[in-house]
Amino acid sequence: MTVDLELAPKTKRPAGEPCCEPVVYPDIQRAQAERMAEVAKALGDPVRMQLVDVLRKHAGKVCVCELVPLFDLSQPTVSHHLKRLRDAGIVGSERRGLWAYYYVEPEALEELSAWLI
Amino acid sequence: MTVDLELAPKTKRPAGEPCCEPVVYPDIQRAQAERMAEVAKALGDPVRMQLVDVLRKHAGKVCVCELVPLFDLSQPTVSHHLKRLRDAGIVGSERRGLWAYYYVEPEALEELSAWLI
DNA sequence: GTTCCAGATCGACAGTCATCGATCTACATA
DNA sequence: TATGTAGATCGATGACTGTCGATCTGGAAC
Repeated sequence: MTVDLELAPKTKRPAGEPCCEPVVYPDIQRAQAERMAEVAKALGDPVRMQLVDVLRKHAGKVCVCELVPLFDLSQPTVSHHLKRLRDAGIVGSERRGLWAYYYVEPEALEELSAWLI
Repeated sequence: MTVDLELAPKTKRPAGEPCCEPVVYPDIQRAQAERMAEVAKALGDPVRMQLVDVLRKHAGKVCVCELVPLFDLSQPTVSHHLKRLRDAGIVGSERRGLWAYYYVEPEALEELSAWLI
């Protein structure tokens, strides 16, 4: 439903009558918006956005020991951000011996990107 | 620079030598990632994501009095979210008499969407 | 076994944010 | 003028989050 400015709320209106037609917003769209907000929230930190960017620009999987020196942050902090990205389904991880490798799971980013268009 | 897992850190390495080649990450990309994080952060709330969704689905501009009843939230809270979206450049607003109309500024969303692909 | 190391988790702290009621600001009408 | 109304702003509060040092986990090498 589009809003016609010519039918915009009148200054004087009968008591009890709403000033405008209520906007309809189906639950299905609401649920989808909430999922997209979850992904956006995970991306809504400069460090995490840079982590995703670095991981994207690498074809394969990147060792955590390469990621930590990129930031002026402690290792637990970087680990915390990686966990948040993983919880949102944006990245995946794989352990090999002592090392952990992270990689982008493209689906979540593609979903959000498509949603924004 | 891609990471070659065959060249991944060796378990035994000379003391003082880093475990892997440092990843290069130019400042320009860092700055862009920070801007994208700003937009994503503004979208990283279910209420704000739904507000953007509703505004997008309306061709014209939507009166605030239509937006407030969509949520189980007070009018100041909805106003607060609209302000956050405006500060991030995602929506614009226009006053007409007593009423305020909001609309999507597509550039920020398009920029983020393009970045994610 | 012991020792060492990469990375994850824990606990605490400070800063930010979502939310609200109350108030303020414009504007319209009488 | 005074009154009423839509929306923005203020102040307070509780919840969440980014950050750190300290600790834990589990492989690897000895």
